Amino acid sequence: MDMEKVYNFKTVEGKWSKYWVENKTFSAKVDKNKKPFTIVIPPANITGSLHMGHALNTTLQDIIIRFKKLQGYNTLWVPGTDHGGIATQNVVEKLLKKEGINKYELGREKFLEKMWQWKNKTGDTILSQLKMMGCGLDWDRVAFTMDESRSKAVKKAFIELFNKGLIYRGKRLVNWCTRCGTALSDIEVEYVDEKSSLWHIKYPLKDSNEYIVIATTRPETMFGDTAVAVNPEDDRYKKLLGKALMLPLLNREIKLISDYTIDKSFGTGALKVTPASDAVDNEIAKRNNLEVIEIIDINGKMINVPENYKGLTVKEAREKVVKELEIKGYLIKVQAYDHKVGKCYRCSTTIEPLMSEQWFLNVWQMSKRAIDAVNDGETVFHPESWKRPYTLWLENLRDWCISRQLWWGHRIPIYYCVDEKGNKTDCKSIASFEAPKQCLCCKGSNFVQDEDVLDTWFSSALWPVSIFGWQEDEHNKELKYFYPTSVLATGHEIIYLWVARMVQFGLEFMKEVPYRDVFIHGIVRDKHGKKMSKSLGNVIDPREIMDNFGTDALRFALACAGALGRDMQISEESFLSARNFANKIWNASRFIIMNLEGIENLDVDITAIELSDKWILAELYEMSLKVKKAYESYNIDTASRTLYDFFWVKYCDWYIELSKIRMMSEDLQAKKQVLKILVHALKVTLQLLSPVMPFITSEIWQILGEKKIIAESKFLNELKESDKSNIEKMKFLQDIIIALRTIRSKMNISPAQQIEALFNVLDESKEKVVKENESYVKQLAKLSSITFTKNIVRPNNSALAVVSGFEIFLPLEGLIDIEKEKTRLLKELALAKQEIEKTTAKLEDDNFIKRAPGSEVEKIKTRLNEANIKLDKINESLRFLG
RNA sequence: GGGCAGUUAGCUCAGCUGGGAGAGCAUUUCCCUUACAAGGAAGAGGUCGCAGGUUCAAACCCUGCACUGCCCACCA
Repeated sequence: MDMEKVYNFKTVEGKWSKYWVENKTFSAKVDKNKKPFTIVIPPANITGSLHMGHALNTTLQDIIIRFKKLQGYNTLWVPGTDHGGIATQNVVEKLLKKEGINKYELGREKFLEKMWQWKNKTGDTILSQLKMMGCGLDWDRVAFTMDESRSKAVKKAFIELFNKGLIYRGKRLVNWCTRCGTALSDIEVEYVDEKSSLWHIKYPLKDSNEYIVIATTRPETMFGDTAVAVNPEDDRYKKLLGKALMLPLLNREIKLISDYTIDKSFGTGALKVTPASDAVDNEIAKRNNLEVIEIIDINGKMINVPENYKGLTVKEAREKVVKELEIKGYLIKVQAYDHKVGKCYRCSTTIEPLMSEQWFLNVWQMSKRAIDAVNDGETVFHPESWKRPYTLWLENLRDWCISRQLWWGHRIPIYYCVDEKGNKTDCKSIASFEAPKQCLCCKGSNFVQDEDVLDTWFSSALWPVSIFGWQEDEHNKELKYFYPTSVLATGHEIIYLWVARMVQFGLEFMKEVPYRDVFIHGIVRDKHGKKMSKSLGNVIDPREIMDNFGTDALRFALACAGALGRDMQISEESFLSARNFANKIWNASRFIIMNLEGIENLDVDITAIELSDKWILAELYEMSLKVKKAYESYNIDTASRTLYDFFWVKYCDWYIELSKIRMMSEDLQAKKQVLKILVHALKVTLQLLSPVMPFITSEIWQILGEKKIIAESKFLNELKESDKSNIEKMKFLQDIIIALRTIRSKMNISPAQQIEALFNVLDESKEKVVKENESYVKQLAKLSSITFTKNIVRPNNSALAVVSGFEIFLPLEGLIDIEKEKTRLLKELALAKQEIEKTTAKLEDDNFIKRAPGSEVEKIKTRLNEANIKLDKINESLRFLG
């Protein structure tokens, strides 16, 4: 099979992604003889197609899975998607709105039909994208957070928690999104800086001309005020405590109370207390037994207010109140003020704290256990720096509001007993998988199910257990074998929303953490450092990249992009160089495969004959150690970069070039020897690189396999250690070659032109290495001959290179530009002088001699020595040149 | 107000337990040398944010500061 000159990723990728799926390459079964290595995918929300963040996340997981598979683990990576509650419902609602359809007119049932249609479409898109990415997922295990089995898990968990008394219903102040029409948990609120005002308002004392001034950002909520609070230590107000104030506009009597949380220095030190519209106020109200007056309804409209305010939006009411207060002389001053305002994390609507009947989960005990698990090292964060934020968050966690007033989601499995007319009775509500047959209290048989659904993160939190059938059988084999999973890979934006909650639930239901490692990777940003988002229009679509540069290029670029846990900025250029790398791999392999033509077998052992062989084997060994270590510690970027450097620079630029000498020789045995090493190093590199670039490596591996002349290469641990000193020796030769090339380049000598060289030996110990490897120098520096001498007769019109142990002359009669050579030498001279100064200074420092390790001192001495020789030789040459 | 990251070449980023500043892209010169022009060779480009400290020796360790980003927080 002829290999194309340019790597054609399209045909190769299509072939392999199909092969892996059809061949069930990544299916896993319980196998007690093998160690499991398990990852559950963070299920993508079915809001649309996968973006660059998903591409990064899945690439990293796939790299880990494929690497562990190479190491012989029984690997399992479970795919799935998330129904994404509020987010997905919003997307579909918007879509329907475009068609002029309102969800309320449609009705719950019909609306859910639309949701499922959407789910089927986008769910498939996402899964097919994962397949295109080459992800080594077990496709027999695809799960969805709202499929039948996962629904059962949600019910089971809810019922258990309810029966333990951890889930309760209550009327509390919750974060309410008036647009989504639902309550949100505390972490689903994002705080955004907003320019606003601080209004200073007079609150008169009852039957007095005196007044207190309060400062507020929300004047419209004054209708719900039930007190004014001051700090008990505040001398300004001490004598007034307990007195009655008259609420402006309403003329309702409220008390002046004290509370320790009041900051004397803020505003006027007096806070209007609106228990139904502010979390702080609500706490104060609880402590002081204040009445709670609700003034804003779930649509964000004013209620329980004077007639002319009723039904106004919050914004309208604010303007009107301010105007009225001003007219009536209550407004003292308005101060420009910036503060943070809570916004819905899904639609950015301003959150209204409202009193509302909701379901809550008591998380106190679960949090404590989740903290302990991480402190005890049962679960380890990578990087470790995330441990603290995780712990702090759990320590201060309030009960989780788990009910949502949405339609798309897991309906809360609570049933209320109703009478014949359908009215709820006072009987106890029942948590149950199905509607109960009979009420335990009144023996009635009519029930209605709670209208609300659960927070989407409730089912996400169960993911690692629900995926292995905990809901069917808590002691099933799969759960026992695959749980706890090995690692969870995710971005840091969902540590609280998801990671912490999985740990809580895992410990609650399995008595064991859900994963051993948490690999927190960075977030993909655009080239200006902004988060990629549709609204900013700065998204790079992974599909476009795959189309233009190839999937391996996409994967490699992402793998290289950022050090562990750090955010990364991505631009098109990074994919370009990754594509070039793929092409380089392709062509290097092509070269080797071309040279295998006509060779029946490689019946030679991998024996390092020459220095270059010993060198590349030593480099290969060092590289494999480093790469392996990097993979294991989730330093995917280090692994990728190391492979890149080894392959491109060491393998291609040096070893392949050096191998050509033997490749072109008549000696078949020599050719076979070098080919064997070339193939061996290539195969090891391909193996190590295959987790990152599975397509191209599989393809080349297969082509090599078809040759049937090379036995399987050994992997990693079986690689033999090589003598590191060969790396030093090779470095020495490379320095000589580079020095000669530099001269050629400076003098503009055509590569076609062979020139001779005179090596004046200054240090006999170095002579042997060069003599033994003379052909390398000749080949790579394009020399026609090398003459070794000890008694130099300086040739006219020659260029000079001084390297460790040698003074090299290139006689360049007719080619040399004397002025250029002088300039070049002067520059070299300056460098040598600098080196002498630096090293001399060190060696003259007694402290350095006394305290630095001997090896270090020796190193400096050598450097000084060589710099001195260089200086002398350059000076001589300069004198000679005139 | 706390906490956590970051600040290294024009851009994007590496730099492990302190001992001669690196890569990719961009740029300059030369080369279509029979694996690869998506390539090869050579070069230019950095007071490693600032100021102190520890050390024989600091991009790296410590302290402070500045700037950027993120997270958390009941100053209305």
